[in-house]
Amino acid sequence: MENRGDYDPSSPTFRLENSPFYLMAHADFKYHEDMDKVLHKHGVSKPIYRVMTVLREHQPASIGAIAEAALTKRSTISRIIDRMIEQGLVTTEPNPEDNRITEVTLTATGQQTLRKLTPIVGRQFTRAMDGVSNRDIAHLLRTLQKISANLSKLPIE
Amino acid sequence: MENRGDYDPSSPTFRLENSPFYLMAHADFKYHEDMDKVLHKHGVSKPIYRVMTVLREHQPASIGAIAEAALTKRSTISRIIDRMIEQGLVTTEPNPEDNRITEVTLTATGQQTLRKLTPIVGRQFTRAMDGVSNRDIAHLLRTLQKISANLSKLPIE
DNA sequence: TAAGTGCAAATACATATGTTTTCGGCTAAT
DNA sequence: ATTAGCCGAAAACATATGTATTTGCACTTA
Repeated sequence: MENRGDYDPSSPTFRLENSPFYLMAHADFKYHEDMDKVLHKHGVSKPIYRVMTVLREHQPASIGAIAEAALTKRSTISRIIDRMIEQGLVTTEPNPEDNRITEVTLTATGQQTLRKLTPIVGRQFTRAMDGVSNRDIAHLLRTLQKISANLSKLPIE
Repeated sequence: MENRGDYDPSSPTFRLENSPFYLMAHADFKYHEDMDKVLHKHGVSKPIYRVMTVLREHQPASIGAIAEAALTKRSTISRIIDRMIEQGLVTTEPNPEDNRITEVTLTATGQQTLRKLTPIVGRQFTRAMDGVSNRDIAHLLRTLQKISANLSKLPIE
């Protein structure tokens, strides 16, 4: 196997600044840090926005499916959906084929809110990627997808 | 400015699977998901481990400095340090130059625990990077650092 | 040197998340 | 048909994080 040098956290010369996972957390943190402030002005929290982006892609979706896509526990999503119902962003109805399943759908208001937020998020993305070429982004995606795939296999011990 | 195509979250053809930030969150989530389970067997939670890695690099460190490096609020770090003191992982003492500042240092036990955990984390890293070349990792680091730097400039609105 | 200002940390308070348990509905085996 | 077991969601419970406030110290400056 290849020697990982300074990248490996078990290397004696390891530094956080050279750690891919630390940098991912850092970039993600900064990305959301000031975006959250803006979203809050529109009454939307980070987890609510996440749920909305998941729903934009696949609708309706069950609580469990949303939880998985949003990297969050079911109980948490269940409560977030409650708040979203109160805000009129989504509606729920039992799946006709299986009454245990709760299907969630964006309302017209929800879709409108999402459309309003989209350009804001777009600007943040543009800002983040300043000076990063599309080739670099494509490369980044491939690497991240590879890492995710690796980590979806059997765990360590 | 360059057209970002599907990468931009404001693009109509945007998909979460092609979103750098979603993939970062996903990779980070998976990376910590099963590692946390292992760490817990050694009585170490994710935030505690994070603090330890920060301290390994720069010791002693103030509460505020740790909070910043660990991407967490001061109050949270303050309480995490309390728990770490109870577990005998760190000690604290006021900074002799400025009594307001609390300096945190790893104890022998803390360093020993860290040494015990290091190979475990190393295996997880190796597992994550399977099939990813050192050149790819270097490229990943550069891109992530660039993104972080961009996001550290003035915010959106 | 005394008062005001600002900062670091800790505390009290509110909120959010995760873990466990409960409830109801589906499915398959007898 | 009945029952045992499984699964999704929600509720109860415990824990952790963030926000706002307080406390104590240090620096400034009048």
